[in-house]
Amino acid sequence: MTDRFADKLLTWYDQHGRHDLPWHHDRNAYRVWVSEIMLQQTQVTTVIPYFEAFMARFPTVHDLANAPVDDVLSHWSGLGYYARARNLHKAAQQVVEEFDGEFPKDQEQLESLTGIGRSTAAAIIAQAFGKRATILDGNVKRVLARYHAVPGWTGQTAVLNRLWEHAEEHTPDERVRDYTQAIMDLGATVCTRTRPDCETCPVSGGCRAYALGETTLYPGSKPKKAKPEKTTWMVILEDSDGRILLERRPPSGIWGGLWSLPELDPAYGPEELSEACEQRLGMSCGDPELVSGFRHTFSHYHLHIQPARLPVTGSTKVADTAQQRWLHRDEALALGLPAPIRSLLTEPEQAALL
DNA sequence: TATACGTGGAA
DNA sequence: TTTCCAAGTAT
Repeated sequence: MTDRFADKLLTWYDQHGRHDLPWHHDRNAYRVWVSEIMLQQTQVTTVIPYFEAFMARFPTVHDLANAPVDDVLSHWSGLGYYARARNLHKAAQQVVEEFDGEFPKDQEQLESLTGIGRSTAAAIIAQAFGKRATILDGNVKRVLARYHAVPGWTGQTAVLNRLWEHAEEHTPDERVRDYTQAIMDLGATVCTRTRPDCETCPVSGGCRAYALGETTLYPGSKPKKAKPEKTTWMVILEDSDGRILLERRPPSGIWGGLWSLPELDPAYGPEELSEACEQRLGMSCGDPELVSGFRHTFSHYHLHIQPARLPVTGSTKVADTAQQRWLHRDEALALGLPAPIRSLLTEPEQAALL
């Protein structure tokens, strides 16, 4: 049941939509799926180079399922939300084992795959299979909150439910693939967060927020909370050959499963770092040299990263393990490192005064 | 239901 | 400089 909203949007899309994104080529469920996961909370321009490199390395779901998880994480390095990469790898194995390598076309079965929720499942159904399904991502939320003047923050269940209802109402039976792309394109290029271009908008005629002259009131803003401040030590343990120690982070939590510098409890004073490192390594370490630290802001807290360099005086006889590796810097950078740690190892560390 | 989870661009 | 938030999901 195609309503006026969808018709106007589709007409606009034919002329002004984005028809040439990388995942629009050689379209199949695997490529659509990977693009949808990468695009979660991540802008198109950020995703494009990652998508190209990922597809070159993992052309099919079988390549992904058979790859070491470290390869997947290294291709995700810098993209953020690393649980997406771990889930993607796991879901690829689910597709191979439970669905014989073919993506299911059923919404419920798609949602049974790790990392695929309601909206992503619908996006795959519409984009890859051309079947009717309703998405509700950040773009659609903003467009519909304005079009129907739905008050409140979209994080509230009641608001979200209303938006899902509106999204379902507008979803057409024909051209669903184009429609889903169209409404996202409208949100990304016309009905933008700030300064929406309502003069260009194909559906401004029916837009309640536009009629009220209050487009920027919708959707309601998120209640703000102060971000906690946290502090941590990151130690650069370097042996006489210029190799540094990398450790794999725990599988869950921030930067889960990524390689990074060893982290020490901020309760240690600078003079206790050597002994703490010796305990962890079983090797003798020299005096720490503090390096200029920096504050890194995450979604919900600030982290003061205080690096310290310590020479390892004995020979580093520790064999490479699943959790620890001694590598030269260029080798370390080939691992899946968190972005701030990557910069720390790339830019020459400056000694800080103590 | 609320919170955890990254990064870079925009304002 | 700081805040906001972008093709959300898992817990």
